[in-house]
Amino acid sequence: MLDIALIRSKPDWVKEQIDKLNDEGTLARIDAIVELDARRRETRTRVETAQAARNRLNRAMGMLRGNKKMSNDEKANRAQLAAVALGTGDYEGAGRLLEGSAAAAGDDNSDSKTAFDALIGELRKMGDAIDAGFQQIDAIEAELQENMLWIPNLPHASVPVAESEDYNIPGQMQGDLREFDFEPKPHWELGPALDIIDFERGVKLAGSRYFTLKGWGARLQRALISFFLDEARDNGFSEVYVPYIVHGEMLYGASQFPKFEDTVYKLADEEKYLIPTAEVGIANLHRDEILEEANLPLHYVAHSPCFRSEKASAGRDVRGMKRVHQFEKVEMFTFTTPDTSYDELENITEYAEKICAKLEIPYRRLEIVTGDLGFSATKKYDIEMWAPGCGEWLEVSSCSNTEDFQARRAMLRYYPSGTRKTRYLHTLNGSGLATPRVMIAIMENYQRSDGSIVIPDVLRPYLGGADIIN
RNA sequence: GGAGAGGUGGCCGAGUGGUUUAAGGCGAUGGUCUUGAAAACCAUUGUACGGUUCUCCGUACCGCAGGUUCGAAUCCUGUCCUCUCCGCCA
Repeated sequence: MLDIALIRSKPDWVKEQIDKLNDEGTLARIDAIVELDARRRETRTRVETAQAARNRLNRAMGMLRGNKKMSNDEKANRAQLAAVALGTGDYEGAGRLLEGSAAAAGDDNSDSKTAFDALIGELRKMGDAIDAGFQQIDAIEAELQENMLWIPNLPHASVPVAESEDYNIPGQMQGDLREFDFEPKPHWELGPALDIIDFERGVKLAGSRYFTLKGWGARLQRALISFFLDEARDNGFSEVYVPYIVHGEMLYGASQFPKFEDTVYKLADEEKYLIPTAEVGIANLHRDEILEEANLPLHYVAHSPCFRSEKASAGRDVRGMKRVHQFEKVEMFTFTTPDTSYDELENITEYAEKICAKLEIPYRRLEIVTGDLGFSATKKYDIEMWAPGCGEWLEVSSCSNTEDFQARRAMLRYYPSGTRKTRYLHTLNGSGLATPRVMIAIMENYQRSDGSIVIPDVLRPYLGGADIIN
């Protein structure tokens, strides 16, 4: 979520930034937000002032009733006069009468019950108006919040401005392309031939875009997960294990909701959801907490299955296991201070690249342009591996700085050293890495003419020393 | 799943519908004292939003959401969570 104060003070500048994102439809929300924000503050000031008067009068009436030093006649007289004052809108005068700081002139000998009934009647009228005011505020704030939740994060000044993913800027390829003396095959041929991927039985169990792994295929995936976690740990990330089913609020916190609500699987009997990434769990670990700057940054890593309905990608990448409903991923996540978050983005991206290098698969870094930034990132790099079988670059990692965008939603804060004034954290996430596409890249890069696959050196310790799958 | 008990500040823990503007304690921070430390004593002590603009003022928050009332931490309803016992289970 953006800072409402930023929108309030520089609405036109915010619109210019959003315009770079090629995100149609949200510009109009900025005008709505500015208007709602003004109305909200005006209404809140008015209603809260009335509420302050009401609180004072209620308290004063209670104290008057319980005052043992005052005669019943004087109490009744004061209540009666206060009721009259309230009828004319004189809260201050009524307050002083009830608190005893104003003399109760005259003595009309009112009956005690009648006097207090009149006073209570006036207070009730006041209360009704205030309740209506608070309802108005609730309605305005709900509408404001709804609009705010749909506004994407703004791009960092260093992000190249371009309208779509077609203009993302690829970096230099790292590593060497394999030279094949045969036509390299795609993984959807290699896998079934070696009987390590079984697409048909995945479909039988759960439908299209599901797959099963068998034998060395299943072991290879498990080896990758362990390798990724160990690498992250060596880079200073602490491993956590998070629930795969979470409350809806967590998805708002990680900024999946409301925009991507239909990409997430919901449980039938509960208001809970299957996570689309471990990021959801980690991002909310410190929800509603206030951390100390001395303990920052915090680096976490978690492995989890990821569940994605892929409704928006119908018809794309249907072949093989490049785009599936369930896959395994290791996710790195960093909580840090605003002044270090861009350094941390470079770090997390370099860690992801280091893993690619260790697997000895050609890869490159893609600098993401404004039109492809997505909803929550201010700056993003993708890491792609080359897959010679299907002849394309596969995104195996995506590393983003969201600055305080998630932090505002999930209330992730810290006390800067030496102060007690809270500030929002900056959060970063990066895959490290996602298994199906890495498996594709391994199979297609390490294949041999006889259809067997060489196991990358770094994975052999995780596979009992085996060096080949055949 | 069944029965019972309970959710109050960073922690513990009081709290008969109205001087509760949440007691008291612990912890933390600052100060006094001390060669230094401890002890003792004094002071301060949450979050969000709004107003003000460097200092205060106001509103809300006692798990969450409703309700009753002039007024709710306190009464009522629902709900979530925790604990104990039983059942089931890896």
